[in-house]
Amino acid sequence: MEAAAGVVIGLSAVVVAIRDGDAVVLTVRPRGQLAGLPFGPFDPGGHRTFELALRAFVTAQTRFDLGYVEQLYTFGDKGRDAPLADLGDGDGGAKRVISVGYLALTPQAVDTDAPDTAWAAWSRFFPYEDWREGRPAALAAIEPALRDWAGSSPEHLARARLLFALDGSPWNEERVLERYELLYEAGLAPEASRDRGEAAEHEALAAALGEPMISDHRRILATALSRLRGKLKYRPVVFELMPEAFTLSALQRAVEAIAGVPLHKQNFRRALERAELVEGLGRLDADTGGRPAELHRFRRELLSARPVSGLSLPLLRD
Amino acid sequence: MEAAAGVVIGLSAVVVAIRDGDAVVLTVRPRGQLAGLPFGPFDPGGHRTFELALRAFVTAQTRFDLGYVEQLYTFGDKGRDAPLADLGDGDGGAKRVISVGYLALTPQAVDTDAPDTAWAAWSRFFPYEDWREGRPAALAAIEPALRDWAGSSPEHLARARLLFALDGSPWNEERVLERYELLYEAGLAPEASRDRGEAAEHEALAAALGEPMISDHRRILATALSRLRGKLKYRPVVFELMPEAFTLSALQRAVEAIAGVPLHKQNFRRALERAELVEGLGRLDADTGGRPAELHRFRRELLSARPVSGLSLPLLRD
DNA sequence: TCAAAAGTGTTATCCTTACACCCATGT
DNA sequence: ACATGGGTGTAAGGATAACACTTTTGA
Repeated sequence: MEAAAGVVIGLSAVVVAIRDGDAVVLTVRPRGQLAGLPFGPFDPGGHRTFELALRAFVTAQTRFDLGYVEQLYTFGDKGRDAPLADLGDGDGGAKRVISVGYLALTPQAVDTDAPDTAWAAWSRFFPYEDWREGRPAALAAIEPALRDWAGSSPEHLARARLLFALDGSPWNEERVLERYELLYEAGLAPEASRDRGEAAEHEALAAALGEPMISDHRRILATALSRLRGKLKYRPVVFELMPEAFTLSALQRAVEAIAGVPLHKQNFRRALERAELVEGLGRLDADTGGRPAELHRFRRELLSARPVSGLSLPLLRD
Repeated sequence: MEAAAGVVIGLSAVVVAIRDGDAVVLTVRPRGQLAGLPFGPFDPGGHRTFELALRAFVTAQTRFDLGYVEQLYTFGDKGRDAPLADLGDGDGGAKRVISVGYLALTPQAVDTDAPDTAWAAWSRFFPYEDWREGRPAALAAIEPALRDWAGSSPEHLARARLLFALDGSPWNEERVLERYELLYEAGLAPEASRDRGEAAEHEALAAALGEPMISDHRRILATALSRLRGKLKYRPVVFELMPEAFTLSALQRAVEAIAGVPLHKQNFRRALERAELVEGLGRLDADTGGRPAELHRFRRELLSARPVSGLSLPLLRD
């Protein structure tokens, strides 16, 4: 018997913006269903590159033009793509879906009037990732379940400790994907039981574990957050999320929103200054609630003048 | 008319090892043809994950077992996959080939007896990337061609300067892929004219530009080198390339081979010491040519005990 | 005894961290 | 006047870069 299996390539976009000091993501949520990422099939006949295809269908689906775009990862595991709508090309064969995830950054969370499309705060899907107000309550809620999973396996326990900052381990904000994968492996993420065709467990922890998404979209979202948090430090990507003119506090809040940790104000500014990444505009923003703040701009011209790294993250210990 | 186009997914592996102080890559080179990477089709019906598929066919093709493996990037541009052998699944339709590149690291460049398979020094494909002996002669050879390409475009000139360390710009060893892409865009890489169906230009520069590979394999190789050079600094990946016991000089030579820059001996050692990444074994290696060196081992157990970063690269200015 | 490579000491400088305090505006 | 956020000075400690020198082997 001939193997009838074929492949369909799906493209998903994690579109990120900053809104009211929070990191938000563009989601598509049909009435009463789980949220998903903007998603579309890649047409091997028509599209010249993945990126062009991605830009085209995100615009079509959300009426939204993408700016900065980068590829994240290609996911091909069998069994983690179950509930995807059939992307059918009409031949009725069993198709294996491969999904290529992309990260896109935009300076404004423009509200689109596209149906079912909405910006959602990142923390909704990963409540335990937000340490801006100190150790999140969600983590305390998950901790017993993690220890339960680790049981008497020293390897499991070590991994849980390291990733979730248990027993005094330091928090490493970059390891979003590894944390999500552990939760999936431990059967704590609702997606895990769903992919196995079982009923959901751990209902009580639902709020602490974060909202699930269709297909493997939450995994792609975790990949995006990991990548972005890492990249902050070695490339000036935050500025892709800022308007032309911004205050230093707004910049700091944006970095904090992405990294999910509180930063030390003066050390953050000193690092900025030393790197000569921004430049004061002389104009003031009076809507700050206190003393008006000077507006700054990113010296984009640096990018073609010299190698330019990202920002250091001087932590504020609470 | 119905679009008959389908997709085939190809997996390629960049398998890296250290041999005689040089970084080498596993290549497949049928008699009289260009070199390529170990490569195979992904079977959507049979393979559960990409990684399993990759391990299986690399072993089949080169009789070689992979250790550390990570995904690099998925390439899907039309027109850069021209000379790939037909991966035919027998339906005769025009298939679009998508290639997923992987990076694999191994501690020993085991010679396999598989036909057409050989280890090749990395510098053979990228002669201008090796700065261990100072600014490489290959760069001086390419420089006029780069300036020629830049012409009177300030953007092109700025990019060339930044990437190829012209006019006093510092060398950034990580940007291997960007450099290769510029050479491709400039029509200097032989692959560029080939993909356009034209005759090769720049024969005179051939040695300085490096040996071309089939399909987009040199692009995948450049991606691998970029990733590996970057990763050196924030993950202890070098140790995946070392045997159980090694001397500190051998470790330094391995790092230098990958990064392509000379390092400052004592500062390199001090950084190692501070990080407590390695541990002396008390045993000596007498085959060093001079005073015997103490053997060390990587404290692998650290990986599950605390977050562990890579090595700093204290440059030795010549 | 000399070449070759291993291994160590020390200083100046810069960056990071961690303090605490003053400034300009709206209410 | 006081609350609110904007913006600054400075000193201690640690990391890095740069210098040159001693040690142990084989030929």
